[in-house]
Amino acid sequence: MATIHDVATLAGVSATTAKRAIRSPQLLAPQTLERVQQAIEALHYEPDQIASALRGGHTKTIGLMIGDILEPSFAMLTRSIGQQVRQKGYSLLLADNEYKSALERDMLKMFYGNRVRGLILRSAYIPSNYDYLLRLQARGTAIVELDYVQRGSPFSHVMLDNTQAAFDGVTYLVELGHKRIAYVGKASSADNTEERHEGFVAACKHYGLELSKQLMGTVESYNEDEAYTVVRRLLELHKPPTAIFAFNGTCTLAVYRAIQHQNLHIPKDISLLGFDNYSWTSLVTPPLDVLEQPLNDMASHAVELVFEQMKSGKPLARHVRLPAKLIQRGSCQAPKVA
Amino acid sequence: MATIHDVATLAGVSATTAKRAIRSPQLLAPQTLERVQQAIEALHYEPDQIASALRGGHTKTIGLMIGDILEPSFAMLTRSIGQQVRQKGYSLLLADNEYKSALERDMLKMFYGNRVRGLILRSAYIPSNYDYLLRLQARGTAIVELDYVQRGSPFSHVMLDNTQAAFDGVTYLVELGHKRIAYVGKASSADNTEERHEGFVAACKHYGLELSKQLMGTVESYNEDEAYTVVRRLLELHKPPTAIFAFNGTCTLAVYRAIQHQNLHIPKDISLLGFDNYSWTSLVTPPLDVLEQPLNDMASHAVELVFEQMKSGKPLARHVRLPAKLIQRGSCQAPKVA
DNA sequence: TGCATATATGGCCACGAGGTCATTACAGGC
DNA sequence: GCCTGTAATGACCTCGTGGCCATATATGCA
Repeated sequence: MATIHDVATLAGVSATTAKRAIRSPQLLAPQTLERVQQAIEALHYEPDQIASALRGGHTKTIGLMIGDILEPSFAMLTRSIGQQVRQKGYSLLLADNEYKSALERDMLKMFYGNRVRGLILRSAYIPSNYDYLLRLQARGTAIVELDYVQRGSPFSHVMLDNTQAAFDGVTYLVELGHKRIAYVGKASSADNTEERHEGFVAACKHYGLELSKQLMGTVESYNEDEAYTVVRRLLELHKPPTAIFAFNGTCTLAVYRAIQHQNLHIPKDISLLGFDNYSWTSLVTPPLDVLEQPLNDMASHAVELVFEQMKSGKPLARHVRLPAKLIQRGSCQAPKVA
Repeated sequence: MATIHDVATLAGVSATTAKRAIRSPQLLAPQTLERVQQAIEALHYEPDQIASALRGGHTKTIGLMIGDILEPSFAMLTRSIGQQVRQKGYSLLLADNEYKSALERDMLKMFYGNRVRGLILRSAYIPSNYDYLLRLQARGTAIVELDYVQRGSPFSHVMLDNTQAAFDGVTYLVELGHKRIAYVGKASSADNTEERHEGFVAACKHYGLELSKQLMGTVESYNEDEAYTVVRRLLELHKPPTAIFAFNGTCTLAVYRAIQHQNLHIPKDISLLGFDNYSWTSLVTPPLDVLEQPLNDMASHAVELVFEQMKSGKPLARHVRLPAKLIQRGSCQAPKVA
């Protein structure tokens, strides 16, 4: 663990001179510079980021908080963010909140203790610890929320245009001829904005579709079992839907499984449109139509936004919305005439 | 950004006393302790890990280097390691090497600069930067290799018992009645130990099976396209294999796709046994038989081993081997009589 | 009362890099 | 030969915490 002092001693100069070989080499006499560089080489000197961070007030580290790295979309975001952050010479400190608010707070404390320079949150689904985040921001940490925000979030965010995406999904199904379209996913309520649900409802009204309670496959949380139960109910209706629109990857999987177990055929008996272009969706029979999130773009925007705030030193409240992409593979077709 | 001095000032004591409220409260008079604790509370004081790390010589951070977080097995390991590391009060610094040796070296420098206390590597597939790792170890960093090691690695490692797992896979197929078994995966050579290949070969010899060149679906690297080409060749043989054993998740996918495109039926026409219990393997038709790696156990052992070395201060060279688990779902059956 | 001991608290330095200010040496101009 | 300016180098302080040693007051015991 060579320090700059070791380098200085070996080169026969003072520590200050040795440091200048790194920071402002033009100030040094050529042969001095040479000697110091050789010493750095010989000792494999690597500046201590920790000491530098202490002096400078912050590390060259960006914190990333996600729900669970096992979710493919989180993994994708993590990879993309990690690559870009490292390209800018920063490191990535990773934490899962495991969808628990208390754990999230611990992780935020950890980020705070580690003096991260910026923070990207894909926290979602849980009551956010905004009070803590605001303190972090006041301390100079650049904060960006990604993919999900709570109503009234004071931070910058980068998200899918969920409302539009859901609207487009319904449009796609309507144009194929569907009139009885069900959804499976979370619904909006007074204190909870679920944008995909809002887009779905708006589209149904726009196209004059039936919006009966029966066709609403509302789930409380995005776990597969609950979604599965809800789908079974939908399929056993007297007049079942001709198409199901699943609001995220987990729901899409649950819907697929439920339809299989019911021995129904996609898309002959029922059409399925999902969210999230997970790899399995192209492997199953038939491969599924999905609305894909532009995860790489989202990651890029988030990283840019964090660094912009870091540079300017001021928190921003910029809101970026990106469009989803419809991927057609054949799981949606015109409904059979009843 | 309150420091301990701010706390001390507010509580009307010296900095030393304030620190003792945290580290050795039994030394303080009860009412002094109380006052300091209130000040900590009021100022939301959080110790600066950076300063602490500078003083102590190392951070409370573990580095994790993987190939690509998008690989489900990496994601699984990352989650499991992350949880356990955090439980022990440490944080996780994450880096992908993207299967590039030069990038891996940069990442190692980053870990070094950030003074990580321990390092878990699932570096695999690329020439390892052992010289650099040895320097890190000499500096006091606890190092553990995970899931893959190069011949003669001087570090501790935690791995699947690959040889035995491959042997068991062949045994399973032999007991179903298969005699013409092909593999798809990397092969061993003079300077390259591929344990799964070695186990496969050993088992074939043990059961007196044909070991012709034709049935060896050797690939140079684990990418889907190459594996796909290799499988097509296997299927077009005059006497094609009755079972294919794929040596990792990517190969398993390639084999599945190639068989589908050839309009062959699993398991009626051909049996398929894969490695890695990826989620899609249970979703396809038919769901696949796979050898599952005990990823959570591997993560636990790796974390334990890192912390043991951190505690003892001495590098160990302990080698842990864990068994694979055969998951039967129906993609392997007795071969049809020709 | 005097001295040893325990209790409670504070002063100060080190960790390693970053930056400011100070010092030395040597050149050019008169 | 003296003064000034600049090039080259070094001394020293800072960041916040951790740990060692010192100091001050109270307690116990002969």
